[in-house]
Amino acid sequence: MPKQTFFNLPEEKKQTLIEAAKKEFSRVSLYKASISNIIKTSGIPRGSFYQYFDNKEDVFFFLLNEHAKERQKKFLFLLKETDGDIFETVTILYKSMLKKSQNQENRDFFRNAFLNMNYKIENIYTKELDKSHINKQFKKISHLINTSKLNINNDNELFHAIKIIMAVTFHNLVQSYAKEIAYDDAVEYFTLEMNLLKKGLYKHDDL
Amino acid sequence: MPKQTFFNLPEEKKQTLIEAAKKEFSRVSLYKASISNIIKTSGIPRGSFYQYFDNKEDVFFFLLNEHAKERQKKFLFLLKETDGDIFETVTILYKSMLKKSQNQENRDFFRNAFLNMNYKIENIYTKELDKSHINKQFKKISHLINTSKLNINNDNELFHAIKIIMAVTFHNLVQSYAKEIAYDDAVEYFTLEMNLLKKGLYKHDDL
DNA sequence: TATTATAAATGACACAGTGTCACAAGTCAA
DNA sequence: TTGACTTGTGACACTGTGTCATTTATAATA
Repeated sequence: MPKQTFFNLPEEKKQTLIEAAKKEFSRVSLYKASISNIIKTSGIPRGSFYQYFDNKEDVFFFLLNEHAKERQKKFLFLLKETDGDIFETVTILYKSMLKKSQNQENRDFFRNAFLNMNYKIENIYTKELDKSHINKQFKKISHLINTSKLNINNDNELFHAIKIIMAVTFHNLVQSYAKEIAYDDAVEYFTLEMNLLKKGLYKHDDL
Repeated sequence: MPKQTFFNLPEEKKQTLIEAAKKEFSRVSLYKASISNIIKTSGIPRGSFYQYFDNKEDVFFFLLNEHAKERQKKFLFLLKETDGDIFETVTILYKSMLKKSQNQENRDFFRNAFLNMNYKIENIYTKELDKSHINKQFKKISHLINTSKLNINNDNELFHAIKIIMAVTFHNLVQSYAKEIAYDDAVEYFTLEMNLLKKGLYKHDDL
């Protein structure tokens, strides 16, 4: 978190700093972003920067958190709005996020935020399912899959089903590393989620 | 990719370098890892390092790719082994990944690899669903959700259902940023996947 | 208003790490 | 043995970080 001194700053100076930081994080990933650039474009002395923030992560996650807070508020609002329809809520949020990125700077900012490690690693683990590699690799996998048990009508659905399964698997893996979850618990959660995927989240008379 | 000179190296020297790199990337994330440390522990001169690799990312992704290749091979093998049962395949893989991390260095390596940006960002967007915050926030959300349409038996299942939906949403978001997918396409894919989630991936007479 | 205490601003500096380059050392074919 | 090519090496210039002693501003108090 930024220090109190930052929040005490006159609005204008605060805004200048935020703008400069946004610009830098839109230019490159957190990884490559430099404080030197931020203070150069904002014209704020080095020492002052450290009066306000611990380091560049501090600024970055401050900016990101602002977005997250907004989103969270919207999430709760939409849940009420849609009578608790989580699928509709998530869909609206997803679209609004995509819309927001029609603005180039927003787009670059989120892109850099998401892509860093995230994309690179995920890509290595799932690149076989990547649309742009749809070629032999996906076919290699999809031909091996026994679809007789699956509630799937065509190759396209199969493709997305695999994407879902991989996404949930990956997500569980990350969580287990992140939170030092015990092996047995991790397996239990994972199994439960796979079963939910199998049976579906909607009651069948509602489809 | 490492340069040819690296692959030409005598096995022993190559191994020394790999070990030193693994050690460094297990100690800290890619972000904080330093080439200086790698060359210090491996006793290889700075200039030589740059004869073999472009930079630290080059070493890191080389190591990570080795794991990914292995996993990919196992994936295909297991698909055959289980008569194309993707759920069983993924479950076995997931467990083997967890098992592998019982070794401390592996654990630290993957942990650092996964957690960097990935966890931090994902955590911001999903922290309301985080077990450790299961408190008011999750309750706030889950009480808002209309479960009458959902094929869900208790709060625990609801929790995991939400986790799944968020994971798939997040995954789509990342992909859309990563691959510059057109808005309409992104929405189409997303909708398809949400529908798959609703109806379930298994035929119902098979449950 | 003068005095003093407290908070904020500033930029020079020490330090750590990166990537390059000129030169040294090896290898190997003719 | 020579020459052509490949690989090894570490000093060096450069970029960026975080700190700290000092200056400046602010505000409370006598």
